[in-house]
Amino acid sequence: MNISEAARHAGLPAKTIRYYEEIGLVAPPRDPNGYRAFRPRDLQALTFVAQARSLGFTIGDCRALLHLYQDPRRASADVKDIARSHLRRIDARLAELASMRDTLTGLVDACAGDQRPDCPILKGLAPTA
Amino acid sequence: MNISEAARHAGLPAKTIRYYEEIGLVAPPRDPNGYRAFRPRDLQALTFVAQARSLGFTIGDCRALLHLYQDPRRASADVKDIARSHLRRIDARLAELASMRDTLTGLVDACAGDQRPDCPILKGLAPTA
DNA sequence: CATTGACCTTCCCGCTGGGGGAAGCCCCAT
DNA sequence: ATGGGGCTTCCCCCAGCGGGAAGGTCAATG
Repeated sequence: MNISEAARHAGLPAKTIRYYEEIGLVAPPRDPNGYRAFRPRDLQALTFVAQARSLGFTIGDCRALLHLYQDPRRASADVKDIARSHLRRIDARLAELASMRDTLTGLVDACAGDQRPDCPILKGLAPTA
Repeated sequence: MNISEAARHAGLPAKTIRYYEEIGLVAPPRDPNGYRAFRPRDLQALTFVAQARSLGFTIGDCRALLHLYQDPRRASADVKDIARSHLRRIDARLAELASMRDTLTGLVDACAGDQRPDCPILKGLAPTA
């Protein structure tokens, strides 16, 4: 199977698949003409990584998860550890974004948004001192 | 005022300030010895940008906001437009992260996290087909 | 007066996760 | 044989800086 079909299958751009090969997430063999020949397990790995990426896992996490996925003697504890620490990162990011949203919402609501220069948003961003 | 003092004042690393100068957010004059000499208004601009960055505005947004900040004939509507579209990006990102968190939480809760290889997290990431 | 140590400068490479596009094969259909 | 698609490698580009090398400067000390 050629790269464009693999791309459709995994829901990833061909460029991304070449990148994943470059960083060693997948290693499809080559046809005599140099074309990548994706096997079922290559597709499986690509789809797995695509899913993990869509949940926000970093490439490093994806690599670790993929190794565990491909190791029948894995311990589910190792998987869970990765997922939980990713969850903590997500929660931290959520809190950060929620705080930004609250501050911004307050400023936006206070701003008239007309032709006058007076602006509570700019005042909120200006040095307090 | 030298860069390290300006950095303390604005709450930014010196590296970041040099970068901001490079991309034209601030333009401190130089002392005869080549050192940057930050004026009060340079500090004001740096602090302004630091605040905006801490609310998640991109550098592009910061540049636009800074221009408005420095223009006494601005219209607050222009400021509000930038802030509102940033707010939309934040809300979109929040929704995305919340969705990831929900999915991940479900998977993590279902995983025993022991020495056995059976793992609902990996199953959730595996190709459904 | 020389030296030390803390500044400052520029420069270049690195990170994440790819995207854009050029130059050049390859394969199939007409 | 020629056209149009696919495939390949290659290299540069993005945000938003961080690390660290190589070298100039400054103030205080011995």
